[in-house]
Order: sequence, then structure tokens, then C-alpha cells
Amino acid sequence: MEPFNLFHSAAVAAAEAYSSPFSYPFRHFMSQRRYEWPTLPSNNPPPSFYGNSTMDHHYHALSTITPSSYSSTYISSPNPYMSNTSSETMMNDIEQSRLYYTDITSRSDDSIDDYDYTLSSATVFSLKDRCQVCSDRSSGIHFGVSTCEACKAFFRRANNNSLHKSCEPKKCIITPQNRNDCPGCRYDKCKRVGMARENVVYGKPSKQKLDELQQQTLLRCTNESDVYPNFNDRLKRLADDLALEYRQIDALYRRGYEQEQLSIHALNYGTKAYKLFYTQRSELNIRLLTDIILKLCDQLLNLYKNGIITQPWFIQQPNLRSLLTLWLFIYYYETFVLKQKVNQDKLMLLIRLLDMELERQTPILTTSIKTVRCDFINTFTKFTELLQEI
Amino acid sequence: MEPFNLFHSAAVAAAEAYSSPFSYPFRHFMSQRRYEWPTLPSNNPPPSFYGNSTMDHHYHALSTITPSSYSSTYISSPNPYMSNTSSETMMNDIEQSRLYYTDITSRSDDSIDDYDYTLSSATVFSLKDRCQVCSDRSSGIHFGVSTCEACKAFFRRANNNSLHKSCEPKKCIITPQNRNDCPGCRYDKCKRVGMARENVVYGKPSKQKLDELQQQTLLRCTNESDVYPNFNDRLKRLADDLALEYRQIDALYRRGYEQEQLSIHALNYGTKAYKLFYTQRSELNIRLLTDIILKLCDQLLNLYKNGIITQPWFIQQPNLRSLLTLWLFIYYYETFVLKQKVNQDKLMLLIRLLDMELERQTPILTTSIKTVRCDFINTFTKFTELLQEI
DNA sequence: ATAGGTCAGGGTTCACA
DNA sequence: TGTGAACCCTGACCTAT
Ligand SMILES: [Zn+2]
Ligand SMILES: [Zn+2]
Ligand SMILES: [Zn+2]
Ligand SMILES: [Zn+2]
Repeated sequence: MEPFNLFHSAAVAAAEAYSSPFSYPFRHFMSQRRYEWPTLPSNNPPPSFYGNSTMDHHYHALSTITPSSYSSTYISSPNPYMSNTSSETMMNDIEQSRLYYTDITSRSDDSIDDYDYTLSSATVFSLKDRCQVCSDRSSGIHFGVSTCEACKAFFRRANNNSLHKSCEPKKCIITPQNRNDCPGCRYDKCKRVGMARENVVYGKPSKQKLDELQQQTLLRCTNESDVYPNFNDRLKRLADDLALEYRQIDALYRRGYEQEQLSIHALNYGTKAYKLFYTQRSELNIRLLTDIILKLCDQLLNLYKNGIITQPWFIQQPNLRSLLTLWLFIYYYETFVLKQKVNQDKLMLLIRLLDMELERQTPILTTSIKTVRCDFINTFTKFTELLQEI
Repeated sequence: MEPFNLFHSAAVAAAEAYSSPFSYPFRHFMSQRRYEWPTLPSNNPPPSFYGNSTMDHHYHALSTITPSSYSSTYISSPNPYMSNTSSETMMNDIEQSRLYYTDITSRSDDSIDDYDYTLSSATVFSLKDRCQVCSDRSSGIHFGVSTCEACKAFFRRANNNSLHKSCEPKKCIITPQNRNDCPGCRYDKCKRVGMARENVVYGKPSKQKLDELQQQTLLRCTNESDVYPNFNDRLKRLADDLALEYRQIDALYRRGYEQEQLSIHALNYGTKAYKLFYTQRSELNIRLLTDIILKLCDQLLNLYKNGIITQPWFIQQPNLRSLLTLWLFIYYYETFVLKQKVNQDKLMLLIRLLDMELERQTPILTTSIKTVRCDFINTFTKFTELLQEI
């Protein structure tokens, strides 16, 4: 099966899950022929393109992306906005970069670190590190769901006895502190998040089984937002952080200079987008990420400037431009770097991020959210068509 | 880390807890190199040393040590003070031993049995077997403190209702008989011994939590003696019993014969010292204990006789000689048998036993208690140095 | 790596005073 | 109304697979 058709199928399923009016144009977009996007230079990079840096180009996880960790790699990038840089400038840039460094150990509680991304990245969309019943620390997958030791033992006993009467609305919010107050709601929550003896996997679970469980969790996560009360908040913080990075890129692009700063923010955007969707940090190629983001931003701005695409009104919103870039980035990265389909959980996450932003902008929308969502996806479709012709 | 340094750290902490002047010489002693004490023969005993006895050499707990339980093991010991013993003598000895037997069920109230040792042994230094509020039998650790079922339920209710008037001096002695007479003082006692809702979580408590609780109890036990009015009395009885056994050894050593009696009292001393500091009765090796005590007493007397150590004046007190032997025994047993550090609670118990004896001898002391304590520990240090060279 | 067992310890119940 | 022995429920740690 072609990746494109798989993406289409997934999109249809996602659209149906949302009962949204864009399912038709979306399906129309998805049914077009597979586009042969230009291969990225990084797949076979000319030596002059990336310079002769001997730096390790694979980003290793769990440390904050800082300019000092990549600035020397990117200052020689042949971006049209960029002038050649002398080695002294490189040194200065490295010196300057220390100012941007933020120690992960001294961060304030409301800042974002890798842990937040781990919680929300698509492969851990199932909240692997948290008990899905009470949000305590998870000790692994029990009865098919990531839970803590306590909820594991509780479900084992409850499944045997099944004598838990429930308080009737069954709406208690289960927390580590109050989880013993209402066994009925706790057991109900266990079943709602999908705990079941049939889900038990003996020994090391197969990749297929894990995928199935993840799909189930994903659907619950999307459809039953009350099951995951703080998931939306976490995701919003990450989306805002991403949009903030995009505004920096946007501003720098419009000014047309400060290539080092542009590269820094492009890499930050790419890294954050990547972390949001992937947990395999060892595969993260920082040169590739920066290049994709810079190319996408470059081409988007050019398409507008040259009037090839009529700029929709909502694209004037930086947050929605950020999301469009994110959609294109994920589609590009999946299709042409990983050479695989955009699977359902990633598509759901994309749609969820879009809806979150649209909900926030409801007061200033002149049409319904669903109409705007439809417009957004149509615009995304046009871009995927045009970008490949550049 | 070497056991020696760990013992040093614990000793410094204990010394500081007592604000004693011996912390400096003690630290000096502790910071010296680790001594390679001679390995005990029992680690690899020659068959002739212990004879061909098929007796189980591991003492099993909860029965009073009587000659009948070990005399057949030691009559063939090649101690210099010992003559060979015929099998008839063995039989006679076993027959005789019945005279020494005291049934644990018929003992009078002021005699000492295993139960007293359980109360004071270092690992139960926190009075695990007694309710620390009313001194009734404990049913375990409740709200962070060893209490009975009654005081457990009382504390929970009192915490929920919280309307107890107190008789003002708050000095009622809480006993199992009168504990319901004054709820105010009972609740006050609960809080004074450290019961608290904050100490508590559901489910089986983690080991880390239990260690923390034991440390807290240890500190309260050391610093707030009024909370534990009968702890000192119990400990004094056990120390006196130990000193009595030492006087027997001392007298026998000076006479230079009656090896069987010497072995009996050496084992009694070793067993009582062991019970005072350990609860793991299954690990108790009676051959090993007797051998350590005999060796220690032997070497101590020889050092005095040969003038290698100038006998301090206070060593003429048998009770202090007993304590010195006890200190050396515990240090030897911990370091070379268990191969571990002397932990803080054992060190505190050693210091407490010393201080108790010194307080009793205050009328006949010519210098302050702290000076004598300092001298005692310096003497202990010298012995640990010299013993290893033998 | 996860299911099931263990058991110390918290909470609840209910004769009993 | 308060008490406390007996009971149920919880969950950190353990073993088995
Ligand atoms: Zn849980
Ligand atoms: Zn409820
Ligand atoms: Zn009590
Ligand atoms: Zn009182």
C-alpha cells in the first residue's frame, strides 16, 4: 500500500471520529496521486552544503536544545538570506550562544522540558509514564494499560470480587490522593481506560500488540477527554511554545537577515515539533530538521509573495501559520525521510492541535470552527501540491 | 567505603548528639587505618579444636541459655586453662545442667528472659514490641509509631474528632488499665511519641519509610527520656545481668581453671551481649560467640599482665571492664563476622550503656563523667590497635 | 517485563460498656 | 457515646514465568 493512501484512510477515520464537515474535501485531497516531493539534500549532501564540521549531527535526548549545541553546524548554511560567515563569526556565535543556554536543572516549574514532550509525544500519546487511572507514576503496562502498582492490584482484586458499588454520577476525578475514596468510580475508570484481562500479554509484548493497545488508547484519548483531564493543558502549553518559536522565525524571515538566529529558531521549532511526535531521540538529525523547517518557511513565504496561493484570512494568525508549518513538516518528514505512512495517532494529534487553536480563536471567528478547519486542510492540501513543484 | 570509616561517621554523629568532649579522640581513633584483626578459628576451625560433636551449633532463639544446651560442645576446647574431660564428666555435666534450667513459663516477674532482650535489642531499640503510648502489647507500627490496636484506633478517632480536653499538668502516666481515664493526656502522649497522620500512606510501608521512622524514634528515645520512663530501667537490668556474667568470667580467669564453667559463662556473656544488640536469633553461632569472648578476655588480661597497656583506674571497676569487653565484642562481631559497619543505633546503645554506668558511679568519680567517657573510648581505641597485633 | 502473591498497616464494623 | 478486637482493603515488594 502506498503511504499516501494510508494517510488518507487514517484521515478519513479521524474525520469520522470528529464527525467533521471536512471529511469530504479531505478525502478529495487524499485521493490524489502520490506526489514526488523533491528529495532533501541531506539524503546525499554535497560536502560544501554543510561545511566540514566534525560535530556529531545526531541529537541526543534529554538535554535542552541550546544554540551552543548546533550553531557551529548551521552558520555556513547556503540559505538565500545568508551571507558567508568567517570563522571569527563562528567563534563569536559560539561565544554568544552561551547566553541562550538554560540549565535544565534550574528551570522553573512551569517551563517546558523533555518530560513534557515525553508525556505528549505521539508514541507516548498513551501516557506511558503515568497511571491512566489515577495519574500516579506508572510502573508499566498492566492488563493492557499503563497504570501504577496500586491500580494494578486494585483492578486484579476488583475483577475477582466485582462488588464495588458506584456513586451514581460516576464522575469522581481519580487522583493518587483520593483514589481510595470511591472504589466504584475507580473501577469504572479502570474499565473506561481499557483495563481488561483479555488485554493481558505474557512475556514481552509483540510490537503489533503494543500498536493495537496504543490505537485503543489513542481513540479513548481523543473521544473521551474527561478521561484525561490534564492532557489538553499539557498539549496547549507545548503548542504555545511551538507557536512562540514560529513567531521568531516569522519575524526573522520578514527582516531577511540574522541567519544564525534564524537557524537557531528553525532548529528549535523543528526539534520541538519532532519531540511532540517522536520519542526516538537517537534518530534526530539536527541538520535535517533545520533544513526542512527553513525550506518550508522559505517556500511558504515565497508562494504568498508571488501570489501563487491566495492567502486565506486565517493564515494571518501566526499560531495557525505555525500549525500549517507543523502539518507540512510532519507530512514531509514521514513521507520523504522516514518513508512511511502518517499513522493514525499522529494524524489525530495534528487534528487535535488544530482544533485546540480554533477553539481558542472562537471569539474572533466569523464562521464556524468546522468551516475553518475545512479551509485549513484545503490550504494544507494546496501547499502539498505546490511545494513539490518548486 | 570501609566499615571502619562508616563506624567513624556514626560515632561522630553520636558524639555530636551527646555533645560530648570525647568526639575528638574518638574521631582520631576512628580515622586510623582499618585493622586486619586475626581471623577467628571458627571461620575455618580445625576438627580437633571443637571436637567431633554433632550438635547443632546454631542457637535457636527464645529459650534461656542453660549449660545443658552447650556444655557438651565446649568441654573439649583446647583453652590453656582447660584440662581434658572424660565422657563421664560430660554426662555428669549434662545431668547437672538440669539444675540450672529455669522454665521460661514459671519465671518470676523480676527475672530476665528473652522478652526483655527483645525490648532492648538495638534493632528493636524503637520498642517495636510495646505500645509506646500505654506500654500494652504492640500490634505493629501505626501512624509511624509502634502502638497497640487500642491506641491506634484512639489516635485515628481523636484526630478526626479532635475535641479532647486535657488535665493541665499533662503528666498522667498512661497504662493499659487507665488509658481511658484521661483522653487528653493519652492524645498528648500519642503526639509526643511521634504519631502523626503525615507519617502515613496506604499499603505496605516502604523500607525507606521504615528506616526514617526508626531514626526518628531513636532520636526521641535518646533526647526525650521522659517519654520513655521505663526504658532506662529495663536497660539497666540487662546491663547489670551482663556485668554479673562478666564477673564470673573474670573470677574464673584469675583462678586459671574450671574451663567448662569458663566456657559456660563466656557463652552466657556472648549470648546476652548478642541478644542486646541483635534480633536475628537464627544467625547466632554459639561456638563463635564463646570463642570471641574468651579470646577478648584472654587478650585483655594478658595485655594488663605484660604491662603493654597501663591499666586505667576505672578499668578496676568490673562493670566498666564488662562494658569495654562489650564494646570490643560488638566492634569485632560487626566488622569481622558480619563484615558491615556498626550502625548508628548500635553505637548509640553502646554509648548509652556506658553513660548509664558512669552516672551510677558519679559518687566515686574524681573527674567529670565526660572525662571518664573520653578515657574509656581512648582505652577502647588502644585495645583495638593492640588486639590485632597479637 | 508483567501477573499474581504476600503481608504490614490503614480503615471499618459492631458488640459492648 | 467511646472503645477496641476482628475484620476488610491497600499497595510496596517479591517470585514465577
Ligand atoms: Zn493508579
Ligand atoms: Zn465516585
Ligand atoms: Zn496503647
Ligand atoms: Zn491527664
